[in-house]
Amino acid sequence: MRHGACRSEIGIVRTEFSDLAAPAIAPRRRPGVDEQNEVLHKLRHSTSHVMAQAVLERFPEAKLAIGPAIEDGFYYDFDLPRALTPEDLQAIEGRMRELIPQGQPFEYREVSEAEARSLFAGQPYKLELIDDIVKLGRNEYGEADEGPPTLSIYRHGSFVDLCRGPHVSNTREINPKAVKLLSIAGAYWRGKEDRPMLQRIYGTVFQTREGLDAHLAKLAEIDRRDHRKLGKELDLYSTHEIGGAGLIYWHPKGALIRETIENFWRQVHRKRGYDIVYSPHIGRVDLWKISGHWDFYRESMYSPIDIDGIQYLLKPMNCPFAVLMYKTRTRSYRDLPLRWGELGTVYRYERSGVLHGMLRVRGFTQDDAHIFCRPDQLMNEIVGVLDLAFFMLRTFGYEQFDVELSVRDEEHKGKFIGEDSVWQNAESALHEALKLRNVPYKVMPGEAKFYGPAIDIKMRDALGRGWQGPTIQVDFNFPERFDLKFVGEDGQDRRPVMVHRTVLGSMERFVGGLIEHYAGAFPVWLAPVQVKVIPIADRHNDYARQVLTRLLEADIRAEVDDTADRMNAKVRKAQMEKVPYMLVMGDKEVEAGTVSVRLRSEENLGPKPLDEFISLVQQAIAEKKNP
RNA sequence: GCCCUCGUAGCUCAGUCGGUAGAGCACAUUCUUGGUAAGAAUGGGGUCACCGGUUCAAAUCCGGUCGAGGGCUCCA
Repeated sequence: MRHGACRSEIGIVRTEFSDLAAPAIAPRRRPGVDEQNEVLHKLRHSTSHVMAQAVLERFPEAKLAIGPAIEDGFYYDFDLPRALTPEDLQAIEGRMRELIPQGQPFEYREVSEAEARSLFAGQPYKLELIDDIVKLGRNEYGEADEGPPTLSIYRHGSFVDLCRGPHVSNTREINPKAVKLLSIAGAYWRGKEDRPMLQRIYGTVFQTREGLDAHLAKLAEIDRRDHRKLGKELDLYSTHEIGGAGLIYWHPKGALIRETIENFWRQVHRKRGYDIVYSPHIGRVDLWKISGHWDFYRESMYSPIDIDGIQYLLKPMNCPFAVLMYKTRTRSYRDLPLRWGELGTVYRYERSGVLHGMLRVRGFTQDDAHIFCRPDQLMNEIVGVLDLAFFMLRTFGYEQFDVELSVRDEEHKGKFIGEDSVWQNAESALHEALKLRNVPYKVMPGEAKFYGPAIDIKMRDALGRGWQGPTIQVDFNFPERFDLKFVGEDGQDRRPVMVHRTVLGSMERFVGGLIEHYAGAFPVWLAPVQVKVIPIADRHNDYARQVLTRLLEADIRAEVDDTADRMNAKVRKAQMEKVPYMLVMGDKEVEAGTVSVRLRSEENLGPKPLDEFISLVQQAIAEKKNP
């Protein structure tokens, strides 16, 4: 008999326990798994058991940890005598295809603690889980469960696992052709760094081969859109070993995209009552001591720089500088709100293993802003930021959002700074703002920052993936620490409220996300090269340059390809550069004074007068649309 | 930071059993002046990431460092 333990379903007590009646329990880090599709969830969970069975056959001494279904698949964690190889993965997958048709029924049974301990005597991780279930009445997430603890096992064939289920009734319900093991990865036992490092096998299964193929096609599409790959191919950015990890070099074309975004950002902010400021990149350590970063954020900050015996820190955040500017004069209630936007470049220490292209870096430019306002203005300010945020994101083609409101936890008030009344005011301001704009949102109790409640917006990209977007944080801490004041109507000093917010997040992460969202085919207004002018033969080069001049005069970003390549090759190159418009010109066009328009979509619009083409492009730019 | 994998020409990659390197693309030159996704020939280009070790001999084996990738943990 072989033993294992699976993660998500262990020993949870329900009175009438059966697979069908079993409540849907989503693993914490990947929510929404089985809410929509319990069938797939059961299938995946069951397949993870079959995988564990195959692993145990290959490594009888394996220690099993947990093996839940997750979004898009499943995994199982093992403690093995040696590192797994891709060959192991193949062999395990092959063995699974043999085990599945054996038609082994899944059998559920509740067991006593003593029986559980003897069944899993050689399985330390399992025993630890039993301990927690029995002694603490907690599941594997450390969450308390209702009712008396119950231990349950699932058996199929030679494999027994400590498990709450649910499972399919028989392995035959799994389609062996729709099973695929995907990758091997390291994972800490229970996700804790001080616990042993286990080997995790990720896999997936669908009801049909077609379902699996569609999923694999999506994975290939994700790969195709990878911003690191496209960033190199499109010559947008680079990183350099000799330059240091996690630092982005923006090449001319990437810089042009960024510049376009930043110009748009400034324009939008000014229209909405923001002023734009700049602040230094370093500041004395004393500043960071007052702000609290020295105590609470030190692990993300770089070592001090000594200047004439005084210690300075590279800034990980822009906010203390905004505060200093606020304090340069006495502020009246009439001056508020002050909205100060800043494209501020910050540097944060990130552990080497988490760095990832443009998405996770050590130096980045936030599209930051700090709003200083009266408590009674807070709601309006939040509404203003929400409107701004959604307007910006929709402009960049994001249409779907998930909004979270992080508030204080009533039971742990001690963790949060500030008066009850101030918190209540702030939290209700955020609720009201979201309601006023009919934004659906999820309340996250206890997830507030220690200095105030926050709204986080995630946007979904073209592939439905979620990206961290705008964040709006109310702050009572800074005004306190820096003793910020404004003079009220009655002449008394009052405490302003501060709002920290970003809309795009950081230029690095946002552009990295945009590359993947658009698969490198940027809408015309963002495309680094908007028009490629393609003369067919050398004798058309002069005409091509005349056309180029006209385009440049019309503020259109254009290039002439006057290389010795054939026209076909020039078209191909422009296609691969994902240039929205190609203008092909030969004898006919020179004669007629026209340009032949080919779109990136491969649509051929045929010859057009140049003026007509220019207004076409200008319109596409103005509307921020694709051709 | 931790586990696993990887680092060969500007890019994408071959390189068997240890015997001091190859292709395609790109680039340069020449020929070709071609109507909507690759015209042809010739040529230049590598301290095989870096440091050290084993060996008569290291791209290849071993150790370390740096960097990258898949994860864990953490975040804009």
